[in-house]
Amino acid sequence: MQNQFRCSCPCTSALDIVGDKWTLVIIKDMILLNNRTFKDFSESDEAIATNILSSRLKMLLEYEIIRKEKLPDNKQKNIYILTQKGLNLTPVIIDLIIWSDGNLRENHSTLLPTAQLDSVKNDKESFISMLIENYKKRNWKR
Amino acid sequence: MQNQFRCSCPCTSALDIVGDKWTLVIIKDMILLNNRTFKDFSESDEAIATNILSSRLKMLLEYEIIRKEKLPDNKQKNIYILTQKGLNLTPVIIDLIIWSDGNLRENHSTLLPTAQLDSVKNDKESFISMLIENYKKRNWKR
DNA sequence: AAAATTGCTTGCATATTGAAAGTAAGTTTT
DNA sequence: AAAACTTACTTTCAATATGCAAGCAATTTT
Repeated sequence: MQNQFRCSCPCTSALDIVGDKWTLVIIKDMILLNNRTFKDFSESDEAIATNILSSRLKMLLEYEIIRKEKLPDNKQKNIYILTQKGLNLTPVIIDLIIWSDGNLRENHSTLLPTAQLDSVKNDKESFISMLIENYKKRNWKR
Repeated sequence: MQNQFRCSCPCTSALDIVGDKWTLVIIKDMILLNNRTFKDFSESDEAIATNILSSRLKMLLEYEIIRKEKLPDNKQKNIYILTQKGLNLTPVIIDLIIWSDGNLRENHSTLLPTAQLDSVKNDKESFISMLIENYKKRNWKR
């Protein structure tokens, strides 16, 4: 990783890491679809190329946004798990969904409706906490 | 604008538009620094190349995230103004700032502190509304 | 033991980005 | 009214990133 940051603005610096077409898609698929393995990602709707996927997973590991694990009973599969740092991106994902839902329908007629988005908007913070807690229950070992 | 969207997922579709290193930087500089002219953007900290800036402004105009105006007393300057659709991205910008502030300091030692971020976090919705209303007061003609 | 699966890497064509220079129209200065 | 300067771009070209397809080695399943 070479000179990573364009300037000292926090917003721009976040975009130096997650500002591309794929990084947040990968994280979204972890939070919302519980994707965990290389195969899970490479079979996703967005059809990410495996070389791009590979480079993004490496980058996310370097920034400790995800970590890489093995299950005790399988030496082949790698399991990618979001760290707290990665889970802290949940609000960004949710606000992107809300923005699309409310602003992109005229551009994208087949955009999927998001179930119960109104109730999510009414208490965004709790919804985000719930997503994070559920993710941890499913994926973090204690 | 060719085939614009990878799939029908709202999150991915938002990233098909704002998922790059520059688009949200431009919008951030409009909301937080009140950038309005081509020159304002090309002189920003991030030093965007003018060809990229030009292509992004065109794209944002096509999606009606911004509009282009003239001041009555100047035929040279173009003034770029966020529409409601563009202003609706404010939550995403704020989330990115909060994420950087809380999670990126170990990677980026000169990251700027954001004034009163604690109070922003305590009432994010009002802070966002305030930013949007202030922007409109400054830039929307009535 | 053979076949299939998983997690990648490699090669190559195409697209995007980035730096620098150029240009045309409008505005300011002299 | 000319000259100088400013603004808003476009163009050129090199460097980098993306995308597709194929390849491959280490498991795991049949």
